[in-house]
Amino acid sequence: MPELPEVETVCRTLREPLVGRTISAAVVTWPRTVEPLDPGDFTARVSDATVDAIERRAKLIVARLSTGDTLTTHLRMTGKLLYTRHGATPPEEPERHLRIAYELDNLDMLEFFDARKFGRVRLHTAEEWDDVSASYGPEPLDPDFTSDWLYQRLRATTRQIKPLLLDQKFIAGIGNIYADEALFLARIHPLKPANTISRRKAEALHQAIVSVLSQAIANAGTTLRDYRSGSGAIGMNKPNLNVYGAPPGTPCPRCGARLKRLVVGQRGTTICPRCQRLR
DNA sequence: CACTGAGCCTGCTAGC
DNA sequence: TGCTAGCAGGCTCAGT
Repeated sequence: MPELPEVETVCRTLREPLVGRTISAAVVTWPRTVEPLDPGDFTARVSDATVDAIERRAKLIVARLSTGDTLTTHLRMTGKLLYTRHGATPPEEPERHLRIAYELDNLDMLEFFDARKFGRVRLHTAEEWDDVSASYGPEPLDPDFTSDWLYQRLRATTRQIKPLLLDQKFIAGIGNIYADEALFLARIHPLKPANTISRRKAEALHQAIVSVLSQAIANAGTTLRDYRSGSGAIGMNKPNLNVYGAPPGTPCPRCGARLKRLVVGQRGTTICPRCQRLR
């Protein structure tokens, strides 16, 4: 599941080949991918647009277009945005998973594959994009995400800490993998009400979030099964995971107790019951 | 406000 | 071996 580090890696791998290129044509093969636009409108609005910049906001791959529109791609679970040079071997993806194909002015291709069809590609006007961007919480790797900010915000809500970390309006870019990893490192139980977390623990959580995300970016993301960068490469961060995806009963890498699996906010969650106490 | 559940989807796998 | 039921999960929306 692509989260902040994976999306950041996709942006970094797409930036060099894509910036400065003009989209000469686009084909939408699964209309819901571009909702609420219909495929004809989408195609018309991206055709002949030049990519001025590639940025990341939360889990969105953001392409600034010369038309003033902002093109965003959300990979959700199984989306892949793959760049292929003209004449190079095409991606090893089943053709039936192709949802959008963009042809560029140099005949290179940018293709959006998505097995489960959850991914979304949208076009926003400048004003719309400002609103969308403002609806997200702070970027955890930006300087305005401080431990003091986190502590003050935790104090203001009774919500359980894990669903709170997954709330993109609270903090942008964290998903199931890095929420579990950060809570494990900070030794916080995922069900703990936010307003009962001490200043000390909030500092630990802040540090854990930053280090877990930075490390994953340094390793080009975590590939469990589907994730690929813009060039089709897998991520190398999986060996750094402490708890996510570990079968119940696996020894805790820190204390040796048996890891436990629970469901929090309808999501699979792995914790060490000894390191992460509710009280 | 906090939380729950349904819906969107299909590939994979556990269990028969 | 072959089949099927159920799980996985980010996000949105409706309901309690």
